[in-house]
Amino acid sequence: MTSCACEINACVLCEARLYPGLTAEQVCRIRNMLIRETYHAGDVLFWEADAATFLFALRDGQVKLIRSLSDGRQQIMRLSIAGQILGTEAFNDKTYNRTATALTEVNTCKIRYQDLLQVIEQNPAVSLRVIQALTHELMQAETLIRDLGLKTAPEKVATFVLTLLPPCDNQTVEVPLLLSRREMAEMLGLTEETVSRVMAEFHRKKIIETGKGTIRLLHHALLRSLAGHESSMPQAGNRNSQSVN
Amino acid sequence: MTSCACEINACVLCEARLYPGLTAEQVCRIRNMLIRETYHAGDVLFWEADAATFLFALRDGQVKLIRSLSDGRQQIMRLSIAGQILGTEAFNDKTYNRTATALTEVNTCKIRYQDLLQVIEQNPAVSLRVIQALTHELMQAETLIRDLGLKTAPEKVATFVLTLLPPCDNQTVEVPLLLSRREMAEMLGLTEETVSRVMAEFHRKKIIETGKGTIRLLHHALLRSLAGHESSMPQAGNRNSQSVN
DNA sequence: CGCCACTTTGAGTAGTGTCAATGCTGGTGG
DNA sequence: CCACCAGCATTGACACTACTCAAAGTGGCG
Repeated sequence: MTSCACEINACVLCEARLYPGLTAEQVCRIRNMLIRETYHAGDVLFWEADAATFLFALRDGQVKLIRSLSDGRQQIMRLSIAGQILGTEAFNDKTYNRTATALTEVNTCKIRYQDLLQVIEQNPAVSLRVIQALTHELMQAETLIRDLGLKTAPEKVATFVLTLLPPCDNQTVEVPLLLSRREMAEMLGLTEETVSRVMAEFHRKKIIETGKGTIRLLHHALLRSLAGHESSMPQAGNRNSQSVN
Repeated sequence: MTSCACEINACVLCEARLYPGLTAEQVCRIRNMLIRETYHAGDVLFWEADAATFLFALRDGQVKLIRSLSDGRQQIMRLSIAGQILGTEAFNDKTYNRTATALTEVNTCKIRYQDLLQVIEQNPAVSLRVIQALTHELMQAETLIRDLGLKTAPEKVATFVLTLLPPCDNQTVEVPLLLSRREMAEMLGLTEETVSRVMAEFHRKKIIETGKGTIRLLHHALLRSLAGHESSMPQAGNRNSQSVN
């Protein structure tokens, strides 16, 4: 039996071999479908509009996903981290809809779509994991939609800085910042000058300090309040979801 | 055998009974999990932050999905039409993340999450359909992200008007418009006044005419060019997606 | 008829974008 | 070693888009 291309739990695809319903033969077949690759910072995993043949699972590192307009304007869709899957668009389309660029050294497992369909056919646990990964991506995407549509420049920047923290963390002070001002702007629907000015303003107010490649958070609470309160449905309204049958 | 709650092909869930691998008994069990409901325009299918127990399949009609900030600002995530599924967020979370409101008379099939997990377990064809539906939602969401982040007010409005058309249609002249100016604004990250002004400007330029509840498109080509060109990756760049192994 | 929600239009302004100049840093090559 | 260069970040001056506030018009419905 050949060794599995991919060993860690963070890889969605690899969980195929953990599913109890599979025979040794099936496990072996799945292992052989996986292709492991390494990319350097700046390398492109796949290009928008290219033919989509592989689905990628990120094992390690960080990747940015962008879409662009023909005049060169480009928008960062999200930053992808270990455990997430990339290239899911090909479940419906024949081409990638985003360009995926490595921000750091990156390790991936990839699998051909047609192979993946086989795995899904045989292995409901894998499809559930894929469904959960997609749902998570979708929620992240919709959070960005809300922020792009509703928030002001300072709110957007504060929100972004907070996403650099592990969730529910009020301790951490210094976090790495992999994006340039331009990339932050491309993510937040702003210009690099505006991002720079807002960051300078936060610095003046002693909310953050900026080193090269890192940000120090000096005042979590204030930053959170600047980020704009996160929903929780204020409107009492008439909550009658009448169903007629 | 009880009759199926839901007959039309547009319902993702109902395709369960089309899957050839199921026994008559299994089909019967799945049928009994489905609950059919009707809502009137303005009714709420589910509220943001409520406990998520059901997944909905839209059989008929149109629904808007919104998320809000605690100060009342709200953003329309997307408009959902027949054949799409709603409430997918509960695959990961325990609560809905959006409020779903009927824009028209709406027919749905709904199913409990725990029941759906059983169906997926037994029926790979259903999970594939769910995966494709989620991927489609995600692509739609990312198109909105791009437009919110990159486009100007006139580009946004033009883009929105074009989405009212069936895809690749250069013929249709009159299309229904279910959204108010306020709702269009909530979808495009603008104010209702700005939307109104842009629409008036388009009218003056004889690109559209606005009746109540409908829009007449007088100049498809111009509208498309105003909408901003749709990607297609202009940058030649060095397309070396080096992989190191 | 009068009320209410929706839409349109105007005037003034705040917030971002644009353009341009400067400074900083790291890398390259003489 | 230093000079030079390219990319990134910062800052300023200015322009302009889109927002705010306000008023008036429109249409449906009790």
